[in-house]
Amino acid sequence: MHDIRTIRDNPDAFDAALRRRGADPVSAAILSLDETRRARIRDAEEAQAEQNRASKQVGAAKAKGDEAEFERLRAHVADSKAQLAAMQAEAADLDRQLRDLLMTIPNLPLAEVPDGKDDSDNVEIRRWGTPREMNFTPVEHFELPGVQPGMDFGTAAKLSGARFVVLQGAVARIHRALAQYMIDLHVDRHGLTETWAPVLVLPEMMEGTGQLPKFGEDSYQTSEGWWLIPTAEVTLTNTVNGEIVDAATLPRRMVAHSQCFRSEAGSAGRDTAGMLRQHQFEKVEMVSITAPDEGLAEHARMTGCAEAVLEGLELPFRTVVLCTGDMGFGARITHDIEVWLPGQRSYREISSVSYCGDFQARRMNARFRPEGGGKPEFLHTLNGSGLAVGRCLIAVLENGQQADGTVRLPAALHPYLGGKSVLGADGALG
RNA sequence: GGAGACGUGGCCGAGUGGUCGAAGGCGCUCCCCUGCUAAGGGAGUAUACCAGAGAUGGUAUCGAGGGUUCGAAUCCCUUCGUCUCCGCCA
Repeated sequence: MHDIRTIRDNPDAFDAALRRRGADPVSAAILSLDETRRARIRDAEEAQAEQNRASKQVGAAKAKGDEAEFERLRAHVADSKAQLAAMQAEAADLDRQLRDLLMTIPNLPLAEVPDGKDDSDNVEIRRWGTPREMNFTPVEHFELPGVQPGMDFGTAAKLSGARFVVLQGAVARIHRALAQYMIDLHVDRHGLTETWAPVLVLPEMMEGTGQLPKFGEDSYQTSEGWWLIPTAEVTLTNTVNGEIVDAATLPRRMVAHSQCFRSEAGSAGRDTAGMLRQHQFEKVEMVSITAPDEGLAEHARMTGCAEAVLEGLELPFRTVVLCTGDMGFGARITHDIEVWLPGQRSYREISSVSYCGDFQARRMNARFRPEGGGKPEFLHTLNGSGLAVGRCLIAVLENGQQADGTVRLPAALHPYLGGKSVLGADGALG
């Protein structure tokens, strides 16, 4: 959410920044609403102040035992009650309207974010590793002979419908090993705090990180009102919701391995084969809560943490800066990491690392007390996948495939696989 | 799920209808005193919004929401959370 004051101070710059994202200008509507809102608040508060003064006089008369005066004043104040209530209701309604409007406006891109319309305008900033030469035609993960026994879309469809998968045997174990490897890497080498949190959250938490109110159709809500998190960003970031944290505890770096749930509304027909795009998947998610001046450096660090996962797994990748038109709602700048998928002969997104500035913190009312006291300030928040586990499984399987149908597994995973290093064509680890 | 108790400022803890944003203590900040890492004295110490250049003033907030009342931290209702006992359970 944006600070109404920055919009007041420089509405043109605000609209110009929105235009870069392809969004319509809104400052005129906001300022007009803000103006009437403030006028009505002023009216209501003045009326309330008058009412409070009058009430004290009533109390004073009562204390003096002047019953006639007491009764006269009491009746007088009682008369103006309804009018006061109406003024207050109007002010509250305008206040709510402004907040509702502000809650639907996306974050503004940083100056260094490239302008663009869609993912074709993203800018590559780094490339690591070289796709392996294969003297055969690589296949997609679900076509591998060793994978087919352990990746069962038919049974999943029976259980749950389309876009689900059942994993069994070696494939299930590799999937689990990947998550373990990632968590250990982030905890032991990167110093993040391992965290386990609910996957069901209250609607306010989804508002805090920006999934609501605009993108409710992308997630699932239970009949009891809870939302299923589309990413652990929601829970990790909202740990500071409503808090004033001690500056000495910053930066707070967290990592969680969680189930994620996405309705994939609007993705009909996209990536329907294999387990690239599922309604339920696992992700290892990183979140950092920082002071304002640490945010950008933390963004670089977090991107490095995500890249380290792929380097450790010997998977070629490239890192891009998303252009203004491809960025998510809450981001000021986003790095996407795309892993090489030989079966698709293309780089596909496996991580997205975003710096949100104080955008989410304002929605959450999450602040910190500066060192040495002073007024609380809004925190800055960052989130990044580290990484999407299912997609990483795909990448490991496709990049390790060999002519005989077996899959060589990266050394980093061996300790998590009982020392085994190959997925055989028969679906067994060897 | 049933019964009961409780929810006050950074913390502890008073306060059961009026001048209470809220005693007192602790903690913290500043000043004074003090020749030694102590003690003492004084002042200050919530958040948001509105108005104002500022000083400052106004409004709201005693888990949350609603109600009664001229007036509520104090009364009523609802709700959330915590604790205790019982039941159930991965």
